[in-house]
Amino acid sequence: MSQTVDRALSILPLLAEGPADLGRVADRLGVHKSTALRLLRTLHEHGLVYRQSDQRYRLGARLFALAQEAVENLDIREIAHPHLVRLNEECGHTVHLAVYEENEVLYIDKVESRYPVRMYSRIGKPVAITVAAVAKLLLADLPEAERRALADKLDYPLYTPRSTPNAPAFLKELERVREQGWATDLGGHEESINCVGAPVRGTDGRVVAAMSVSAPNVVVTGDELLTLLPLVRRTAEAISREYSGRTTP
Amino acid sequence: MSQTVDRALSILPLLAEGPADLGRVADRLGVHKSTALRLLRTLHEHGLVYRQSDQRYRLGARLFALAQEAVENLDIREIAHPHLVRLNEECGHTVHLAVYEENEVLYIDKVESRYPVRMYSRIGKPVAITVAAVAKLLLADLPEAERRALADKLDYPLYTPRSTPNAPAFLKELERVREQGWATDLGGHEESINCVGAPVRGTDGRVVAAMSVSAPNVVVTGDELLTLLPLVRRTAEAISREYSGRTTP
DNA sequence: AGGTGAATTGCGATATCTGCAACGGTCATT
DNA sequence: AATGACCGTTGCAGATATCGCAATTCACCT
Repeated sequence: MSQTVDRALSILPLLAEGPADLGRVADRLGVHKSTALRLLRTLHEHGLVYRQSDQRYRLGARLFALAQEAVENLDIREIAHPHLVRLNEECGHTVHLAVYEENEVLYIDKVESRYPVRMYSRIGKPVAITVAAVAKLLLADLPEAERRALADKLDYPLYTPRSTPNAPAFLKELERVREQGWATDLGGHEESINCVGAPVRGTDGRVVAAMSVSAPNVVVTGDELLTLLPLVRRTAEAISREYSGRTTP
Repeated sequence: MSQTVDRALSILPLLAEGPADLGRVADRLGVHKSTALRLLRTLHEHGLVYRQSDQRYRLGARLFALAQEAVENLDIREIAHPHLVRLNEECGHTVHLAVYEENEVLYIDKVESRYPVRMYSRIGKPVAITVAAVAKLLLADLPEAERRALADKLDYPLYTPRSTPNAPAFLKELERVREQGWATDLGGHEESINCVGAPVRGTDGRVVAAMSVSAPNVVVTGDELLTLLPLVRRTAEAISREYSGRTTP
């Protein structure tokens, strides 16, 4: 592993906390100011950090552009998108698509609800991994050992009284999800919001992505939302079929 | 500038185009495969690149998370958001907020239209800089020399017959925007979409951000949209006032 | 099995990076 | 107005981390 690059990259999460000046960056990195300066310069040339008018550094614009381009080039996303739109047209609610990667689950696509009350979420935002329906679907498919290890490492924030409280409960829930082939989040993240989700599978049957439909209680009750389950599963299966007949995962 | 870091960072835009294997990365970088490998490894450890099951590399999850955190930490965005929401509630159309940074203009916030017909755009996506109302507002405030230099460097794609055709026309338009203190895009980007925008200013009067309201012809005509101008300007001024009484830009 | 293609590892030469110390600019203080 | 403190910046020489090579391992296909 390259030391220089390692140091340079360590600057990014540091700046994600908020703008910092040269001295602060050097201190946090444990290197001389001149060293930090050169690293920051290089990051700057690539547009990854931006120098604001007060000379402090913060994360730069190209970072967004990169993330943007990357997310648009994911083949699952490309294939799934029209299906998500159609589902949204049929049920009217917010539709999400998410993938698992290196201990994180993140939304890679979203079709907004047609109802005025909307759920807060954003593409690229890490998902509330212990409660979201899509997270359960993706984690349920991990190899036993990895699943267990991950469950132990996670925090279990009590967003609501219905949030998954701890690792054993989470593992049990994952087991259930694994067997039934679909998942829900009934007020586990936000008190008044429910979700139903289903997995997208690749050729080999492994789960490559997960999708869900979300709606607030004021629009439909949890039970009503569950009636959409067959539709959600059919959509997920349609995406799976199309994805399996295509490019390498 | 650091060579190693420079090379490592050059990998990112390369992967943004799509997944690539080690050999391809090494070739594009013009270095030996072993070198490319070590760089990729380092990027991997920081979560910036991900290794998919076919061993090819693509951009990783942490990149999205970083971009996400970065955008949420912009103070202008935080201050402006409630104002944008209120404006959206009053007029129903899509509202955008954008900033200028290093030769790019990009959306940093968006409140979606309440009408079923929506405009395509996404937070983090670079704006069509030669035609968008927000871009005109931001560039019009640059120092003369910089504005001129930038105008020369830009491409002027003809999205529609009403797109800004070349640098002189653009500079003239910027001059006008500068004087009148607001800007429009009437079908310059997409034939059927119009926008009206106004600048957000900091304490010193410099433009720090720009906002706009966009709507397709099928919902309101360009003239009707113009009647919203006073409301848009009032909103921009309200944001400016609140922003001026705050943290350093 | 054999063979191709790719990724990976160990190693020595050397280009690259590091930390120091001195410089220059800016802002606040007296 | 002058002084001083602070921060960012630059040039340099020594230290060392990096580079490319060549050999090895691995996986896949014929």
